[in-house]
Amino acid sequence: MRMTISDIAKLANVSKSAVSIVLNNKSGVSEKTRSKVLAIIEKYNYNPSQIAQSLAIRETKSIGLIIKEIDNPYFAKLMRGVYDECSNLGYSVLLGSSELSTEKETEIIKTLVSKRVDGVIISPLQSEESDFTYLHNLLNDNYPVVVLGIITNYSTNVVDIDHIKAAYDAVTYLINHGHKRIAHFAGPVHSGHGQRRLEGYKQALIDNSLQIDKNYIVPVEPYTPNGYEAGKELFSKNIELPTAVFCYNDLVAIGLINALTELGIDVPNSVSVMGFDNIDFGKYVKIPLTTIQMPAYEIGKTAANLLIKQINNSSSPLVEKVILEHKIIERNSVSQNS
Amino acid sequence: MRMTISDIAKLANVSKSAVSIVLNNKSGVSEKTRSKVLAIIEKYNYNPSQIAQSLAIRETKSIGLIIKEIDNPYFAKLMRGVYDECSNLGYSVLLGSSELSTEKETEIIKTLVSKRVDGVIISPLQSEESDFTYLHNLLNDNYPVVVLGIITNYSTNVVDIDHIKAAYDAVTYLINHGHKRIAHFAGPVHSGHGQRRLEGYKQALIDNSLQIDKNYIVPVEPYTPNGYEAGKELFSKNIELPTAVFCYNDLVAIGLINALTELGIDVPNSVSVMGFDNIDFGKYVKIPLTTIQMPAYEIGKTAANLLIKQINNSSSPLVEKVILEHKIIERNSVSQNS
DNA sequence: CAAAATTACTAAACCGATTTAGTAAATCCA
DNA sequence: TGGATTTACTAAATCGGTTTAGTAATTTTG
Repeated sequence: MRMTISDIAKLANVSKSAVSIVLNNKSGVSEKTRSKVLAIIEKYNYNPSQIAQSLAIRETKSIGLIIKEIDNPYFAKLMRGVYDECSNLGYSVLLGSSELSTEKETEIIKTLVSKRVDGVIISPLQSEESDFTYLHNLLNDNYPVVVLGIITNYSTNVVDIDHIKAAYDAVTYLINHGHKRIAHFAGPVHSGHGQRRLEGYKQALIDNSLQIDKNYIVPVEPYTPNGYEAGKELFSKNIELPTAVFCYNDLVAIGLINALTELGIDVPNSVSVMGFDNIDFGKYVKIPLTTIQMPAYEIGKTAANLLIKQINNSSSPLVEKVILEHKIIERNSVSQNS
Repeated sequence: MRMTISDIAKLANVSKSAVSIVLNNKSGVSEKTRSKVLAIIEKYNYNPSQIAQSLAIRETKSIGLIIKEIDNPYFAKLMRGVYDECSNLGYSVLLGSSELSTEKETEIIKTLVSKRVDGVIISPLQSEESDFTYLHNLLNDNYPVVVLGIITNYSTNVVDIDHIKAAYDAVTYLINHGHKRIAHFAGPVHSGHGQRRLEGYKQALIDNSLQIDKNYIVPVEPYTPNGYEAGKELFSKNIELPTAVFCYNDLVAIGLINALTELGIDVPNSVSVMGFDNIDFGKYVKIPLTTIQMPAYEIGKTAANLLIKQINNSSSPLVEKVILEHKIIERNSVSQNS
């Protein structure tokens, strides 16, 4: 069986307390005993149980990360950000993926809490079913949480960009390129980001005295095939067609471009397409994407940093809201409208 | 403070044992007490500590997953496979990313073991520095492990494809398309997969009586920019140029295609390019990629399933090697050579 | 040099669960 | 009816660490 602290203590002819002291590099033993114990530890390759430790010190040095989808370039980057930061600061990350199910989301949190993670970072679902009871409970328990998005009525730590402003900027960019009929392939209902981006889209139109046309707002699941389908459908309609489309994300934009190309519609000269996220692949796609950069890696990194700061500072539970900068990445999918 | 089993016991006027029995749905208490206890648990939203549980039952219901890079479409898919399966079977996953550093790899394993995961899935680095001591130790401790690749001299569970055969098939496919001068943008040294694919490449040439030309074998880090650089360099050389390139992975292939396009070389008509992995994006790229499909999701899923099977069956530590099928995905980056 | 302070060490309690062994009461059965 | 089982329950030990309180020995200090 695996070595325990008692085994080591016996072998070194000291008490468990002494071994614990050298393990934690505290003072209270002579150099002589310290090295004696260290030698035994080395010799038997003793690796203390973090489980037992955690039970005693009530800390697991693990955090929970709940995203919506693991294989999604945006979340992958974000994950890497939190992983890197956690790694640097000595924390492990327990992975959770809600896969757009509110029940799963709640269940994951329950599991993470039962595993006593020291805190959680969550990219929350925000549909009608979301009652955020779990958040309420976490906050009630004074649990360190950072939310990757804004949930109205809850005072939590936040790391995000200003989606409204970002969408506003994207649409303004299109308007500045002479576009007047601008459609929006909007995010799904369960997405808080989607709602905010839609808001920014509308505001930009209003501020430029452009009509908001319901036909031009089409909600789309945030994947390439859905962008493709929606593109095929919209651009086959017998209505006055848009000259530009602002997409919920790059994945959708790529699907849309594919659809347009198949329909023989030139991108960007007949229709301009704007994405969102700036995933790595946007560069390499048929028509390199003009898009808004979401600093996914930084969001992850910042969130982890903030969370761990809160963990180590649980006395002062002040709430921080970090809004990171977005920017427009100009490539080839948008052109001047004549 | 958070409720403990003792608190619940006191509140329900029973012993801790009784509470434990109802928590674990065992027999030994009357229906009356069971529902009494259940009511208290419900009322106080009691969530038992898996940490304490784990210490007692010596099981954490967590596994460790060690990959090389989190944001890498191949690993992201794979991760999702292991996550899904673990989720279904009631296990959590602790994430580890070695980022191509042997030291990090070893350190991660140490952390995972100290957290007492029930088993680990690893996509191992295989450079000269790798001495696999950690693997040796894990195996010695009779620790359930599944390796995503083949490490010679170690008898471990394996889930992988036959890389030699896959590369052989890819190159044969190029040969069948009339290509005789076929280059290989080979994987990095730290990659076992890379070594095997190179082997398959060579074998295919040999079996078809084609020369192996050292100039045609260029080792490349497995990212798009590296494929691009290597492409620029090779195709600017004053040598007899290849008519086809078999790339270590899709990322490299995409970079290469970009380089070729920039050099004014037509893909696939002047130079054919073959990738490896079949990442989702291969479809949407300028020249849709012809490639070999790595069943990343299935590899992950299978690995998790196998690992958990071994965990629950630790008595019979028989070793399983699962080799999954690959296949050629034909798109537009390869054409007949005239 | 004696009292005070420090150092080196340990026994025992504790963290929050499970499990074993044991007891009293209820039920079975012949 | 009365001994054997079964049922319902609990006290105490245990998992593998940390921490507190205490003791004996050594060092400091005025």
